[in-house]
Amino acid sequence: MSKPSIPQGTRDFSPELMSKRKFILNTIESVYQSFGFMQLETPAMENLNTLTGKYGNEGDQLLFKILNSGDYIKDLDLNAFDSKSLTPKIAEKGLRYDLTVPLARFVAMHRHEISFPFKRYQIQPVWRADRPQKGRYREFWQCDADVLGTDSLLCEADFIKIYQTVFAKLGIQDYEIRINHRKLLEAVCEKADAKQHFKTITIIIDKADKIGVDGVARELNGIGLNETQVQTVLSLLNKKSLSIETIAEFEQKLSGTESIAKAVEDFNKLIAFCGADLNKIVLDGSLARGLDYYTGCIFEVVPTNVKMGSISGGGRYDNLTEVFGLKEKVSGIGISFGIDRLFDVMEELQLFDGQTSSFADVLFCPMDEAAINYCLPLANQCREKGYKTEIYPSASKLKKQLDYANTKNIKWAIIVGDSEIEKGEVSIKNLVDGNQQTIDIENFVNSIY
RNA sequence: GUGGUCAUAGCUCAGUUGGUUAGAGCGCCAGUUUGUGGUACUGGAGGUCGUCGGUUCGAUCCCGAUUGUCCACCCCA
Repeated sequence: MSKPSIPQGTRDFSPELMSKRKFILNTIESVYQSFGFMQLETPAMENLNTLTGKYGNEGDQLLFKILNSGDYIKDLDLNAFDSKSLTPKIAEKGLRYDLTVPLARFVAMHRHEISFPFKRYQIQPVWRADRPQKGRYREFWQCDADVLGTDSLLCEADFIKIYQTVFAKLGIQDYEIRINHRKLLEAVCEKADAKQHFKTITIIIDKADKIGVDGVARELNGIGLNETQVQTVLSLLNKKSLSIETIAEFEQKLSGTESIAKAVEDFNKLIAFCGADLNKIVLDGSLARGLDYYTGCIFEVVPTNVKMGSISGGGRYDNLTEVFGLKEKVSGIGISFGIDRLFDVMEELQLFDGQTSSFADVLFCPMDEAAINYCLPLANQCREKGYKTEIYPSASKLKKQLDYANTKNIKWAIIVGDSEIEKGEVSIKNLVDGNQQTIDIENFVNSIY
């Protein structure tokens, strides 16, 4: 028997880790709920034809595929296939790659039962056959929220408020909400007279953070843009805080282009909805986001004092359900938190240090077998009062039982032995300050706080 | 998919210029204290040095492969 192990890029979450993860998860979930989002869950596996072709070539290669059951090669002439054409014959299901495509599939399937606008959130793991590295796992959790069936800019404003609320609650202070507009990017390409290179250009400028302005210029040259064109693109890469003035500046620079009007209109509406609260919002001309289903505003959130990729991303898309054959146009907007990266960021910033996780509030410490029976109804009383309560399962030495309470960060130890049982009492010890008192069982629960 | 890094106790890591018995700290178990914890002291368990193969009289150490790790690129949360 070889040493036990888990697959590459996956992790176990110990109780200690889970209590921290739960804190993040619960925070995000409660904020989503406070904005009226409803929960959706979809299966871990989808039909492979639901998934393939939605993420581009790169994405398709990163899909985990599930082998068919039974004798899946019985009727196949293996020599007639190469590994690529064989795959669809022997694997018809795959693990989900994100939560957006399953959402689109769900909406397409249940369009008649859904009333729009449809606001759903979804917190589930996704899988990518990527090579793991810092902040990148093969199994990780996404926390998505999407609004479908409205193109109001109020949604964008809501999501910005959600970002601000979540990060405030988590204690993350140094971050930047980067925002851009697909139409602004289009206008830039139009201005530079390079519309036909739109997709390539977005991919290149998205790397600006990493390779710098010079690097971007070099790569733009590489795809055949001349110096004027490159300069036109570069002139729009700078980051500025989002404001009426910034927008006006862009409008002026890009006047005469087809796409700029829509971007300006959207930004101005968004600013109006956000009111004065434009804190931490940066208009970043270089933000592009690879996924090409985005059509309007796009977001990305990055921590500014930790070296880490984006911890959230999202944007507006015009017609997500189109590929599933839905005739009526369902536009929408969504964001996604990557809680694994959030976790890494918070761990690095030591934001969990303040919290001591306690796995129970009360531990009953029976000194002999008879005491266990005596404790049972008392423990249930504690639970009814809302305390996490357990009874040590054997009459071990007190030291051992108190040690156990310490490691689980339990505040109250309730010691029960012969003398307590005789008098109908319990001894309650506060493990934080060390005080101990013996009181009547009638109202002992009231002594716990 | 490409390039690099590393792999020794449960964890973090020493160490052996190739040689008899591979160490520390933390953690774990027990005792000092047979009903009073978090501190202290004492003792104990736990490793075929990732796996397979090669070189050698002899390999944890050198070489090769393999698996895993971490990091960077591509792409992305």
